[in-house]
Amino acid sequence: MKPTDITENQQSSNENKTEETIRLEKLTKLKNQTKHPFKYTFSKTHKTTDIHENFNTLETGESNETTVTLAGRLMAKRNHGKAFFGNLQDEFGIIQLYANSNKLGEETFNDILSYDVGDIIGIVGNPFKTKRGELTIKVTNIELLTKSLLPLPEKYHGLQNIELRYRHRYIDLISNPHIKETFKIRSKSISFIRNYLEKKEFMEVETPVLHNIYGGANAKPFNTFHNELEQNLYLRIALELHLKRLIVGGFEKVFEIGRVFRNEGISYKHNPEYTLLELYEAYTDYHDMMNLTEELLSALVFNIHNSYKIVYKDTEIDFTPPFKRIKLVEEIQNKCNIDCNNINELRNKAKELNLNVSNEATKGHLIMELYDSLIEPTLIQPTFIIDHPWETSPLAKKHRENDNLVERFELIINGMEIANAFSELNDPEDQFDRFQDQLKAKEKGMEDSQVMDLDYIQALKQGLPPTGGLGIGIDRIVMLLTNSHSIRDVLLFPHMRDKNE
RNA sequence: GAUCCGGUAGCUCAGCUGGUAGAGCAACUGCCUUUUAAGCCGUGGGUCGUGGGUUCGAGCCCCACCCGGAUCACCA
Repeated sequence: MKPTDITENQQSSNENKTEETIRLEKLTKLKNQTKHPFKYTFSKTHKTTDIHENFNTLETGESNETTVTLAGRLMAKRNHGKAFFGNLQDEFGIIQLYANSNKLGEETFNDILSYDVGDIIGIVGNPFKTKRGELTIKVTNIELLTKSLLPLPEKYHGLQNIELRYRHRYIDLISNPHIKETFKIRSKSISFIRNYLEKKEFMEVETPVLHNIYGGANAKPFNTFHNELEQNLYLRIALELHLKRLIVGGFEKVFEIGRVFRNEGISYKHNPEYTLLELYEAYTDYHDMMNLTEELLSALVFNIHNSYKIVYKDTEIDFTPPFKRIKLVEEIQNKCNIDCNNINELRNKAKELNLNVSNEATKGHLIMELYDSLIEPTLIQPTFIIDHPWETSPLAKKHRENDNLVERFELIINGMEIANAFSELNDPEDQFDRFQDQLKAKEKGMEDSQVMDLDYIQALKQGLPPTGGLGIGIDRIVMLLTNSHSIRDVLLFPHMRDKNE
């Protein structure tokens, strides 16, 4: 479209003109005046926060002669005839701007008046404090860096509509700058974890996202297809099996922080794609993993909050190590007063609680059902729940003292599973049998059962040293650290159902 | 998947027992040289989520559907 097309109807009337149309007309005018409305660079000397830090000591009415340049988004305009006040927002904060016609000259002053809330501008000026004591930049020069064509949400309430906040996160970030804090904490947490593990000589690796065979967890995968190879592929549901292949290969400490994809329900704690930390360390077992988890998470919490205690939903959660450790089966026995070796007692208890259990459910499945409904939701403070039934843990090694159990733990906080770890099963024959059991379960309709991975079996035959493995849900940890009550609040772009607009 | 709540101007929200669709902010005219949710005068702006139905008449009542939220279920 030629710019003139837009200006043709330019009249003083605003009938039926949307705000976008009005701004487009301004844009065209600028282009016609060869005032380029989309600049290439701007060099700034200060952030808004620098101004507050460096010049806050000014007396009311006092000026400082230092010339400063800043850039950001114009968030509010207050015109007073020949004077102008505005708010400039950058990534870090807000600073007030002041300009007057005398000092700036009429042309530049009129330029300022023509700017819209939302425009990106660069300014030159010097700091002073107004009569009312607000630190402000007296503008000596100003230029438009990017014209914004769409209005922003209401200045006082910001964008409140949850759906719009998720669908248009960029508006949310502009309009509700405090939510940036959540994502800064997320970034800082991941960075902390990475540094922490590197200090312990873990090596960060990257393994494939596209899998021929999905594995490492009980979950439904997303399917995709490689056109050239004419091959069905899956998006990974876990990092596990490839990382353990690397331990076979001789790396002794590896980790990956990666996105995994699970084709399942969405809830306040489930998003179809989420970020998982998995690490594996040769010559260790799940006890070592428990110590590592405790140490890592408490250090992380302390790093972010300068305390081991955080508040989540009005409840104080205390990450001071050591965390509580509870044996899963013992806990069920105590709580239900039943014999966990007796499948009938388990089944009756499950029925009594109206849990829908299939006829194929084993003792292990029943125990886990009871655990999920009776125990997990009650664990608010960080708690290791340990030694799971073997049937529901096909990649974990049998417990050294009890054949019915595996050496596994989950870390539960606020009723959410945060971490999952085990002494990795490294007996290829046992692993093969477990995969067979999974296949049988799948045939019986347990959709999420794992599939046979013969290459992984081959890797185990080559020899996997005794290894401890750990997975931590990054999103859920960030939920706790930021007091976010939905996983969508810690994802910049949470998955939303398609909406025809 | 079930139940409940919500979807009205760009944004935040009112809208009673069914009777011509409202406010604030934002926008547009004008005034205003230290305001700050600036102020004052005036103006424009609506497919009331979508589609049916009931009714003389529907934002409001009924049905179906779409999107979101909460709770529950699912996620062995």
